[in-house]
Amino acid sequence: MRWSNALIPTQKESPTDAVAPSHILLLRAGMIRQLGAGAYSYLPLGMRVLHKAAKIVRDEMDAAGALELLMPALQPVEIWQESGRHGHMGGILMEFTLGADRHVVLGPTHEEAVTDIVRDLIKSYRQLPVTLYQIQTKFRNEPRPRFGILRTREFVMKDAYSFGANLEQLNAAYDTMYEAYCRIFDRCGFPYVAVEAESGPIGGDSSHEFMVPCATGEDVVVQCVESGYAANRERAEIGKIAWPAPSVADAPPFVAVPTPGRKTIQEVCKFLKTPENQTAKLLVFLADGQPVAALIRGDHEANEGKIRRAFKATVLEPADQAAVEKATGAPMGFLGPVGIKIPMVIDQSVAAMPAVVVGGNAMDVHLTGVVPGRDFPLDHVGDFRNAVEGDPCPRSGLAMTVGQGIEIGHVFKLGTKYSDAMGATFLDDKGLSHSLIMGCYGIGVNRILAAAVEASHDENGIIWPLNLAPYDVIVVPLQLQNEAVMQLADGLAKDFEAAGLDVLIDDREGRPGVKFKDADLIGIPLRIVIGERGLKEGTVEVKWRTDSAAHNVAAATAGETILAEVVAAREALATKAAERRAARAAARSGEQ
RNA sequence: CGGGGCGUAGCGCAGCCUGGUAGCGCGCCUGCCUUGGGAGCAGGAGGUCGUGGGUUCGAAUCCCGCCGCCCCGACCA
Repeated sequence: MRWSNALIPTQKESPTDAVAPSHILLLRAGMIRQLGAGAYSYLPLGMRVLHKAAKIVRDEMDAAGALELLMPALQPVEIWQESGRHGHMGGILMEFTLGADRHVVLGPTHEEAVTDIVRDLIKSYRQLPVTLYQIQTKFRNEPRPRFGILRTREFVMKDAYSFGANLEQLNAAYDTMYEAYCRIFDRCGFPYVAVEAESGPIGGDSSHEFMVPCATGEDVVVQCVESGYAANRERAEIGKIAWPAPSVADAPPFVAVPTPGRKTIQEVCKFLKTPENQTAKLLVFLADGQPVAALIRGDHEANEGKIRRAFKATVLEPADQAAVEKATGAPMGFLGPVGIKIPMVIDQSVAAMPAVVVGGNAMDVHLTGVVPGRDFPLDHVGDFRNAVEGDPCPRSGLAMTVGQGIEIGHVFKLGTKYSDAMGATFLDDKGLSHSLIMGCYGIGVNRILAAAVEASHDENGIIWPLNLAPYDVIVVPLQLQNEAVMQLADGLAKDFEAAGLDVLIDDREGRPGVKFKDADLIGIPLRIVIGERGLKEGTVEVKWRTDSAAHNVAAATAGETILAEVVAAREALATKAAERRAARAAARSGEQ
């Protein structure tokens, strides 16, 4: 491809709107263009990357035995009513009416559509297990699209759905998809980590998210380097924190102090000149409608999932002011554990404090010097908060780290939620009817682009991984009017293309600096510069985007020399991927 | 949905306070010149100043409404 025909509108300056590195660089490199909030066009260069990402995904899905199909984005609302999800999608469902009364939705995901197919077409255990997948555009009315293509209202997703006759088949499909995801992200060259995520109805380790660590990521990942434990903060467990028996003997009794108008932890701490980690907050929730409380250290965040499970509730929601006062008799902002009547769980970090500042359960009063175990009972102590940096790992007990990440994939054991709701059943070998057991597996294909740029760029631009780059090599002739230069450039380009490489020739008029800057910006892995100066010495210049310096090779044999370098680079990638596969296999057999 | 910010040429911005011919840089077109890290000179094209109303002899500028976009937060089956 010649640059002069390629529509690559690079820009020197970035729009002020863009904040995230991936957003800035994809715009500046002429790969994407915004049409509206959360709606982006993929320009030819960006489209090539999207295709490469999709091809890797498709290759590995096919290799894993999944069958590709294509389902419509436009769906009748009835299947959503049937599954029970209509009205429970938190406003992300895009719905409208066609004509007078045909009510339709744009699919945010396809459990309903695929279950509708399978309930009619799969009736026998002989047809199982089966995994179906598609690469297709999803629509979600995100309340706040952001960071360029990282979170959009319309995006390309690979979604796969497995159907099995029993748990063994589900687990096998899950493991197969998990391994396929690892291979996909290895091929993308990502420094990803698979983390435990909020689990579904089956429990256990039935859900994993694949994260690429980066500061722009919207998810928080908790990890232990020693044990390999990694989890989404929503899910991450915290190891045991010991708490001593209360030293009733030498501790003075607690004191009620006036704290007029100080409701938040920050206000109280500032007023009493107390650090936040010496206070505790009592949070009141409705667990399936019943008021319950959780006592969390002032500087910590409650984890609603952990609290919900502690009360064995299906739904846990924060109580509003009226419900709080009705349940505790105390005003919001001055709640505390002393004398509280409703069921209460206590985070282990609070139990471990010798004395604590808490609300006084009366207007404008807080209590100081409250001793856990003496002034309120430590009956239900446990792990009820989000992990923070340095918390002990649940496996090794060593300090864990906390970092941000971009979620690029998610594997999930669904069970029979949709097959039950929509009547997707099969007959077993005894003629008995059962619900199909499902799993679902998603990859955000455009997020692969965003994650790649976030994880791999420098001050000059994008550094595409070899397998995602829109072109493998850019050939840069410096003097267009010099025949020897142009002949060599065209000849090399032909050689590379014949060897199966994607080649871009920068045939634009203009000074070398412009071409070098653009080549760096759009992030092509390999740059070949052909100029009069080098030709005099009989050399052309080779520079890898990942290297800081260029090197010269003999012009006469440049084609084969450079192709050998490409082959070596690809082999190095493949070797690395193979090592990772072997490490995973070893870890799996170690577990058994 | 709450808080904050911004809408003037493809991109980055000035002009607005104090109303009076719409400007600068980049990019684009023509020519000259230059050619190993975003050169230089000359000439040119391109804007209903987000939108609707109001005030005024006159509105990019002042007032009111609406729309759009970005950031923080809430939300994220």
